[in-house]
Amino acid sequence: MTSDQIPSVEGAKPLRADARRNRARLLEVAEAVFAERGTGASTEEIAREAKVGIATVFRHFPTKEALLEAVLVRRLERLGEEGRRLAVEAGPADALFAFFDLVLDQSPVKNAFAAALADAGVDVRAATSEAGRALREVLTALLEDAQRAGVVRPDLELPELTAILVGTCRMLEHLDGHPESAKRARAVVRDGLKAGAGAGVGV
Amino acid sequence: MTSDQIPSVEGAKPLRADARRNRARLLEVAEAVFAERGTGASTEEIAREAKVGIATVFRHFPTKEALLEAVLVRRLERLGEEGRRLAVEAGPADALFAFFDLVLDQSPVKNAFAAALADAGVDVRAATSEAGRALREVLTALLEDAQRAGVVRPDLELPELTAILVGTCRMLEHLDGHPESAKRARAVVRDGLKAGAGAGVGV
DNA sequence: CTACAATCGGATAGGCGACTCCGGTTCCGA
DNA sequence: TCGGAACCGGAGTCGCCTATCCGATTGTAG
Repeated sequence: MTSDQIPSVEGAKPLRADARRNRARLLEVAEAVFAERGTGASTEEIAREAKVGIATVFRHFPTKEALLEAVLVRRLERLGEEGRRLAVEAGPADALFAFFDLVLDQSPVKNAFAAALADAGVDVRAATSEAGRALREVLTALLEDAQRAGVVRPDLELPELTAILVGTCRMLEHLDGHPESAKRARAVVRDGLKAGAGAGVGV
Repeated sequence: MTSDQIPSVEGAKPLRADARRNRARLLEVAEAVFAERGTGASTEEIAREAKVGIATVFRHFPTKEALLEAVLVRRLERLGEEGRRLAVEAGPADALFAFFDLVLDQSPVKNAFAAALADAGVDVRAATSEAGRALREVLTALLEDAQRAGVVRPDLELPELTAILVGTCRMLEHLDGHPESAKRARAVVRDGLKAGAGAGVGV
């Protein structure tokens, strides 16, 4: 009552050294475990894999849902960074497709997170608004560049682009172990993105 | 004993009238509930909705997994029938796309079943082999007809076709409530299926 | 109609996973 | 070095869900 010095604005936590290390490792391990065993993996499994007690997990993340959320946000943030990097390194005509390939390569996983959160009743868009907004901005920039370069159908907008990304992830998940089929499936999507409804085809 | 006209080859069950009705209603209700609440819906929920005791559910389907399987098989069977019908009614050049639209329209649901079964460790291909084989045959026929008609890229094969179907379901799930975006997403996939890698574009 | 037998359905076990309690340990300031 | 406080960890609790048992009910044959 007397001393209520709670610096809990949101980031002001002078977390102790070991606590900080454990938190980092938890995120790391959770990402790996969720990727391998699926999002249904138990909290105990993660704790064991991270070599901490189960209480430590719940101390850092009050619910399992919060842990999933944190992992997802981290992944989205990293994707945003990679997207910005690609926007500079690759040309406007290639950056979008390069980003697409990048996402498809490293995330048969991210998909499952979004699905699990949605099942849990979480509004994914709200939960990941910070990282999500940044990622959306990057995607919008990549899309507009590609459209100006004339390599993507001009009527395409952001919502369907993200949906196509997610859906294509699922496609490739389904084709795990069939690389030739996966290659052709990617080609289908890529060509669909290129071919305009009546617009000229780039290739 | 006199009239033992059992039509079933392997499941010789002269099921009683009420039992048969309950079984049918259970399948019906289970399909609806799984569609609405997701495949995580509890067995009790289904029993209540179907107005039967929980024991009745487990009497007809020894595990929850078996129930999911039965519902999925039913759906696949119906899809197979519709596919055969379309193959006759629509021309070879349109049947595949018509079937695609049909599946996409009525199954933001089927997807979840397959995912749930996969999570449960069930080999979906084995579990649904009967209905699955029939459906695969239909799809193959539709695909070959369309390729002969020259409206689908000739390098496309069955595995990626099914994967594209599943992935596109997911896309549209993600675009629920955005009909314009959904329309464009469908157009992207359709154009991708048409445009060959170097082959002439139909439209 | 009567009796038999199969089915029904609520109550009940058994297990699994998310989430807290309390003693022991580790970090940080004086 | 030493004291205190924050953190750690495993045992334990609670609730949910799948799956089973037995009395009540209902369909079917003669």
